[in-house]
Amino acid sequence: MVKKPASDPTRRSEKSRRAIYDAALALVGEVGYPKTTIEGIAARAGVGKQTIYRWWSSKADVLLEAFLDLSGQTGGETYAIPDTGDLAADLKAVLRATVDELNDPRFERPSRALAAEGVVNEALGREFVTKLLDPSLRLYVERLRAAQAAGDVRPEVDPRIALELFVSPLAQRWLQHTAPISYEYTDTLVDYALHGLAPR
Amino acid sequence: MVKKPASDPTRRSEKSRRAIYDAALALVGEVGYPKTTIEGIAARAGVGKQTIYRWWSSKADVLLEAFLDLSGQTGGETYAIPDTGDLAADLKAVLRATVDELNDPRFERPSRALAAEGVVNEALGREFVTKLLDPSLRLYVERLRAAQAAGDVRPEVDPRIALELFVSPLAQRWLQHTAPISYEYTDTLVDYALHGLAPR
Amino acid sequence: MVKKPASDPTRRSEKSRRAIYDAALALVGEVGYPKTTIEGIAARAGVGKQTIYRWWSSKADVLLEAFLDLSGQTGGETYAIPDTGDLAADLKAVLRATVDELNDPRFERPSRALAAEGVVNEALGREFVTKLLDPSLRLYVERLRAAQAAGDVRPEVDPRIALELFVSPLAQRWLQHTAPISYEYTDTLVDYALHGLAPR
Amino acid sequence: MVKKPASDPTRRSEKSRRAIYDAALALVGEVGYPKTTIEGIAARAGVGKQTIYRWWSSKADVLLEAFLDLSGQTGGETYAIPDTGDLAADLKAVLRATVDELNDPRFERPSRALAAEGVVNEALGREFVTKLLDPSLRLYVERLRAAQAAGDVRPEVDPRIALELFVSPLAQRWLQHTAPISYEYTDTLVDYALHGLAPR
DNA sequence: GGCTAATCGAGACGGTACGTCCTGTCTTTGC
DNA sequence: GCAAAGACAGGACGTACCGTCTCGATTAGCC
Repeated sequence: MVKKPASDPTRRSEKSRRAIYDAALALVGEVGYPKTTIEGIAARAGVGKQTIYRWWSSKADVLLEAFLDLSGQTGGETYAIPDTGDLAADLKAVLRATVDELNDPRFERPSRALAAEGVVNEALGREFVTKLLDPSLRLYVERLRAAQAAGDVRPEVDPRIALELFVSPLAQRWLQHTAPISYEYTDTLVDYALHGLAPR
Repeated sequence: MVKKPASDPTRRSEKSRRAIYDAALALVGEVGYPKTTIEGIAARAGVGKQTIYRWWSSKADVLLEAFLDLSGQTGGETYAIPDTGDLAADLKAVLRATVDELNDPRFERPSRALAAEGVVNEALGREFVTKLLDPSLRLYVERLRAAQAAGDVRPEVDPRIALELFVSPLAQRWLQHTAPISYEYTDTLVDYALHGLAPR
Repeated sequence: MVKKPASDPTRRSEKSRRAIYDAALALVGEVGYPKTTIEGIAARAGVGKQTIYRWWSSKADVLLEAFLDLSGQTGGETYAIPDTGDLAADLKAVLRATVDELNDPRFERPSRALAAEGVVNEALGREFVTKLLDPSLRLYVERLRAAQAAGDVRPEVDPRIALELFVSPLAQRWLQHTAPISYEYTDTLVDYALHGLAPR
Repeated sequence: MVKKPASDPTRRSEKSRRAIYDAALALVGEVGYPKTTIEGIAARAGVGKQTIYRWWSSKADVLLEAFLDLSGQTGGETYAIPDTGDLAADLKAVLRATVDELNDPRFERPSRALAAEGVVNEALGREFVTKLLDPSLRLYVERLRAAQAAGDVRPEVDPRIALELFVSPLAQRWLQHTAPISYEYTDTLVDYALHGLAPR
């Protein structure tokens, strides 16, 4: 998130920032990302355009921070994945929650907007990954490590790659509309990933 | 690919269509998708703007058809995945080829542009999936079915889901810049997917 | 009215010509001259654009001919100014009729459109004058010559100029909206013109 | 001159206004009114199109103000008609000057353009008359009143109408290209107007 | 009465300009 | 002494017409 270096951040108006976040998220939700304009955000926030240009470098940048802020308040602490001892059950539970979140219209439009921008704009994409995606994935890494310690996952498996076996399919179906997502589907993913496709 | 229903397609100028495809792909490659404009495509193609608006409904639509056309000539027939009897080896070979293709700059910019647009524009996304993604994925389905017949994959596994275990992680890494992609990585994916994470 | 030289006029469709005249006059009356387009005329007349371009060289040209045609059927023969022996009365009567005509909405829009085009487009202006204005003015010349023969107008007066003393003021008021026109006004013009401004 | 009501005129850029006036007059002079476009004016003036649309409602409006501005600087004060005691001589002198002005190519194109627009666009026509024509005509009214006081014009004559006897014919010949204009012609007009057509 | 050539309706084409919207910068003004 | 308000140069949008150019399908009128 390329910050404009000038401008003294201590003088910054907190009220304006909040208004801008709210306006940005509301507009993306209402009219979609491409029709959301900086002028529109400024007008809706009751703010001068310059106030936006002073602190952010692009529309995507505003939206990313707004979304970060939103996640900060809501999902907030990104608590850990439960560890009941049953790895499959734990993963299935978390993925089911993810399915619900992905279908929540409150998050869908801004999430898609940011994801799409990140596909094409590598800098923003990396920011998105670092700030939002990686912290969530790290939880899976931790749970998988615990499973390795418990002997439920082969020790030589790399957890960072392993988690992609069930997370990425879900992500891709949602992102690219390749197929519908359901609890049944994510349950299946977990089973396949844990036990593999080849006969035992 | 929402067709403008009016306009008689038999009167259409083939020369203009080709010029528009070429211009669109060239511009996306040179300046990126957001800076590619319909005016720019028209100017570069030596065509009136109306000729674009007459046959396509949006910039994304032009690019999708241009890309489809390109795939049609190039990759063309979308031949099958080899079947040497060694499933893991076959899959690894194909995924390595995919890694190369994803890194080919000739395809990268337009592919990303279309994928990004598809994330946010469901209609175009579905078109993209139907016309470009599904045909490729079907090849994996076929290979996996052959493997089931040969006893290399458990019979109750759904091949359409199974293929996602190794395809989606690669797709997500590329799309979202979550991590670099390499032959080693895709080889690992195939191994994990075939044998699972749990100890045997 | 520069005719396109090619094209055999004997093969010409009379029906199309009529339809084009009607459409042109109707459109100018309804939406005004600037918003009347050749495409609009063609569409309204149920005619291909080329049929207009084949026979006329411009929108103004179409309208001029349409108007000529209209005048031909209506006012038609351009009969002479009456000669009751009372010059002043005869002129007043004709000018009063002219006032009525200028206020007739059926003629006003196309007349203004043509006059305006003629101001700026000398070729069309001359055509307009030759075909429409001069024939009318010649009637005044004849009546004034008769008056000279009767001793009611000084013999050395040039009738072509003399008529302008009462005709041009009316024309200018109408054309340029400089002031309203009325019977009283034209009567006054005739009186002033015949007897002059200086005391006798 | 329909003003766009919004927009605060105190913030207006004087430099842009001048550049727009200059560009508009130059273009009308060079390529004629119909081929003068708002885009062309903006480009030549080094100005965004919006800056024109913000302050004027049409091409005619721009040109009218530009012309008004030009008249303001040039003819400026519109001094009075001389009063040498010889009414005929004074009028002839002024009309000869008018003939020269009407033939000055510097004024001709924009004047015709405005006059033509005024024929067809009543609002603009009235603006044109009020701002440009009436002030000039008022000078004739004053001179004629002085002549009435001196006993050179009959007291019951309405000067506003009287002046049209020699001004309107000249105007019409120029506007409608009905006949050439010359010193001899305007001299004749004055003689006819002052002494009438009827024998004394 | 059939042939053939021009005219017809239709409308795609390369273009130009429209009037609107937004960008990112710069300036003014009111709180 | 900021920050809202918004004017500015620039440029793309999507639309409307321009005048030219094919297309078949009539429709003449000369053989």
